[in-house]
Amino acid sequence: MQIYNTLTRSKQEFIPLNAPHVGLYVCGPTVYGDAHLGHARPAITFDLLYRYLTYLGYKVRYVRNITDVGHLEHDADEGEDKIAKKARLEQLEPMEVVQYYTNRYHHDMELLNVLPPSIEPHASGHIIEQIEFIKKILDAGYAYVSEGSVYFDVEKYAKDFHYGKLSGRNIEELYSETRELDGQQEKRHSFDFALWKKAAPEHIMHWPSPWSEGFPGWHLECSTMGTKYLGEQFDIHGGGMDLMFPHHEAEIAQSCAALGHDTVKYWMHNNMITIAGKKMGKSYGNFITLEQFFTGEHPLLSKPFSPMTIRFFILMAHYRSTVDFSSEALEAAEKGLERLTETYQRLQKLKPSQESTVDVKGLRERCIEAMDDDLNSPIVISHLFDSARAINTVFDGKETISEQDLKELQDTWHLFVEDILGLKMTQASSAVDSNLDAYRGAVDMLLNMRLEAKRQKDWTTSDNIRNQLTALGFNIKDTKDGFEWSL
RNA sequence: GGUACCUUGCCCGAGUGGUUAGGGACCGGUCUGCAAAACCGGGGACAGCGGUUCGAAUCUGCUAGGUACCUCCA
Repeated sequence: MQIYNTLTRSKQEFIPLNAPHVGLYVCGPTVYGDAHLGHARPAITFDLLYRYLTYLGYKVRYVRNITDVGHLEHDADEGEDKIAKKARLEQLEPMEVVQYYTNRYHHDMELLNVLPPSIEPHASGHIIEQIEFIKKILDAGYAYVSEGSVYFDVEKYAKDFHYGKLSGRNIEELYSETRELDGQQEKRHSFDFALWKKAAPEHIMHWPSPWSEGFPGWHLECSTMGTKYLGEQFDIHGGGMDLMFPHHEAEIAQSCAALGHDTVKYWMHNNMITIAGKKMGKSYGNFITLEQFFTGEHPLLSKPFSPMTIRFFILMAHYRSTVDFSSEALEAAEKGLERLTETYQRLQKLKPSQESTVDVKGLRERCIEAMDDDLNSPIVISHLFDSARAINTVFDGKETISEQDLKELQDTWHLFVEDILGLKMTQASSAVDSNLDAYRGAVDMLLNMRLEAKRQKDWTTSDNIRNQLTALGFNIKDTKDGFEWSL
């Protein structure tokens, strides 16, 4: 399988360090607000990767962190911890805020059918490890203590290692790009970043350390937790493109400084979701939360969109391309998904014949080929649509399919649609199965009555049943020898 | 200002130096008591201007427009 590695800016053959084991680390959310569409992108992208690697037979340990400390608000290191700020505003315990948004994040992810990671470490739960990590960097001589805070010495590091190799930045540029230094006198250079930050008196979240009562720097948690759970060297590190610099660059620097070598073999970055051509993000305030999509409560949304529509919409574009959101584009995705879903259901009911008159061979191979090419989900989907045409033709009775071909098609569709793309094709939950059966039986009964009326050319009764069901929100479709319905 | 990237048909969105991506919308047809669905067919495209080439949307140069990162951000 080929993976695009940001480090080399090229596609590379994926070779695990310790096959069949694969270590995958992805930057998770900062839990101080509801997840928006932008958060769904990496979650779904790396869910796809996780699912595909698993399908390939790898034993994947997937670590996705929860950031609940250390992110500073405004003006670099002068600000207030984001979570603390939110807590102050809402009069809540910081950990209460963390728990609240973590729960909501999990709920959204579950709706999107994003599999939970193997380990979901919290930054706040790894303060000790982070302190130990800082000590290593200090011992190696790549950090300095100033006024109770510890800063990473980028200049020193850049003499011994390549600082900027991920983002393509070089230290000379950083010198010239020095911004307003407001209150950053503690640091030797503006581009030095905090490993440990002394807490201001009003700061609620803080922990004891050898240097001060304070909190860890933002970039540190990923270095610490990544190496803790996946080892000093692991296979893949993922995240949004906007994290490339400074976050991931700093992470590389910290790990190299502490351990003397790189930790990550493949860096993968998903592109942004845009809205009217502009990045959807917190800073622009132009984001739409996932819940708003699900309820349709947002001025830019024409209607509610199901989680699977959102998932499909994201999978219809390659993960390294920007994807421009619009209600219109979502509606198109919704219709496409509907078509796919209907075809999937028909495929389950198809009757095999002696031989196939349609060519359905090679679907699995083509889909695998697309996935092997840096997770090209749009191509997989296009193959499925091609296949859908053949399936529908058989369904219409215009062509036939052999039992063997049918089985292969059913298996392949199940594999790619449900297992790999992660598109849920049925909403039935087992808890209400008996209720559902009764209700389905009732609708079937009505439609069978309609069928009988049709047979007797009693169009009045027939149309009456259909119209009333339609008014209730049912979708009735006549087929060759019966009917189909959906809500 | 620095760095990187993008510009594909009405819309979304893939892709390769030479042959139809796919989806949505639209138009025509088949099927059907009607409707819906499905199937078949259709039109239209590679920002602009040069260069390399037998041939470029695909490589290269310039121009125009846009975006991202450089600060919290998925």
